[in-house]
Amino acid sequence: MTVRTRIAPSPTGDPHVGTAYIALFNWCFARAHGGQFLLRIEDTDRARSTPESEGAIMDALRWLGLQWDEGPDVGGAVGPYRQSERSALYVRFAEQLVEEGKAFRCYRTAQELEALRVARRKAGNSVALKPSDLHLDDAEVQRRKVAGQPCVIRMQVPEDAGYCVIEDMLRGTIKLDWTMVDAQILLKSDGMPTYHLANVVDDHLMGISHVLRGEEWINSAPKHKLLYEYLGWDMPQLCHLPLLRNPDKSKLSKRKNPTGVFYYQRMGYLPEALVNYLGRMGWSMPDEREKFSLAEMLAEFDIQRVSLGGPVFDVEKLSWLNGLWMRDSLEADELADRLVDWAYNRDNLMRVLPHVRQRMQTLSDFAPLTAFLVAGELPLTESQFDDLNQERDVILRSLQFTLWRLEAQVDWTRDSLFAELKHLADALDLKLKAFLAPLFIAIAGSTASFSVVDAMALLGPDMSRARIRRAIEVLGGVSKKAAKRLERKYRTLHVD
RNA sequence: GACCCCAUCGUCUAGUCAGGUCCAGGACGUCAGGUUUUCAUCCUGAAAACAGGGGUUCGAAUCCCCUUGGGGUCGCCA
Repeated sequence: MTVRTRIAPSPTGDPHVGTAYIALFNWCFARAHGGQFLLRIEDTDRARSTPESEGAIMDALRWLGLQWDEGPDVGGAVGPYRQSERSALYVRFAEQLVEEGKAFRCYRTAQELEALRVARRKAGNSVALKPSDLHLDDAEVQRRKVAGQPCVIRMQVPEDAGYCVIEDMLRGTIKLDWTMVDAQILLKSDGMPTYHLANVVDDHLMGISHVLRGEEWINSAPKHKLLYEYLGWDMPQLCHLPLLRNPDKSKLSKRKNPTGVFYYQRMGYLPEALVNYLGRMGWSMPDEREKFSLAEMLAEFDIQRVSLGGPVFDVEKLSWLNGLWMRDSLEADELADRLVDWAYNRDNLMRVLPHVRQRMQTLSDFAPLTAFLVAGELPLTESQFDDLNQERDVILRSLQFTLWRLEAQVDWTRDSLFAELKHLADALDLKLKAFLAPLFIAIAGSTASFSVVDAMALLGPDMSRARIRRAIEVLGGVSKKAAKRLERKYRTLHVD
């Protein structure tokens, strides 16, 4: 049997290091067994998927050296590799399941579903909605159908207690309770499939032999197993990898940490070092060496060497490793090339120049004016904020509100950033200048700089957020209690 | 809360599947020294862990059970 694995990211935002992590193991597993590694774009969430994000994900994986054998850009025998282009397929299988009585149409409204869940929660334990919970009598179904109400297709699931047995390559036998499994939506009312249907259909049609994915999927494995049975297909081998963690051990999230691959690129990490570091998360070389290339990892790869404790993403160790790569594995001329590629290239200069031209009298003014753009962490001190003549609480509030607002920001352009910040300043009844002052220091290290929204646009979301977080820290941070108070106030502003 | 996963130094881990060679080894970080005109690099050293309790066994970090702790899932997101 040919080993075929895939990475199936959803193009809804910045490429995530977790995606790169899972991709790395899929890449290694496929290559180590002489198989293929595919890229499939799961863009079935029409509200959130963007072509920019898709492009960024491909750039990020390629940057790390995780090239795929088949994918939307390189093609392949079992394409298309973008789920939005395969919708007819999912509809067909969903209809087939309905005809065979293995799925059913559901006209329940969002409000009804919510009420049902509340009722179930109140009554007992599991909130999984079963086919019988969702049932409407024929007359009501007819009425809703005629009224043109939207409907979804849901899968039939066992209603009685009992266990579903899943075999995991690393964890062995896992028994999951059928009572926890709900009548999963397979086809959304917009005609697009959910992950569960699309993933089963595509994995089968694309000949995927092994599914290496995050631990977060364990609980939905019974649905997938059932779907394979319904469709009469063999299920691929499952392997659930541990989740990358924040220092507080929770699942790695952008709310607490920079999670974007490009943040690390911007911070000046080498792709060799980042992929090396990811390879050390939950995995080790037989001789325990810390520094290894992708090729070396591949040569020694054995999925059984994955350890299951969720590894904390430790930037300090990544930095040390990156230093090793820069010192030991790059000649001076290679390093020079890296620096040029990284920041000191013509495109980048052209991007930055419009913002600083007017402020320059000599060429030498350029470096100090723009140093903050290529810096990693700014050397901030508390006293820099003293000159603002604002109460510390006011400064912290401005920064915290800005951070919260920016965590929700999707459209990262100067104009929309400006609009959001202006809106916040107005809501707080602060002059824009006063509101922005602390942000200038957080982002550029000084109030004497070019437009802070332009700077944020150039720095990107992760870096901007990281700097604001850092400034809040330098100012002594926001206590849990204070955060609660601020959050209450923030909500009254209605800025989201 | 229910269900599932997990559990070795602060962090990443080796050792666990095939129990003894482990009063637990390496790495990051920390601390103390040394090399270097400073800093960094580099070198040497130190502190630092088998979550707890029961079993099984001549013998348990390793196998079993319970407890505790952490995490995940419970969406017309993936």
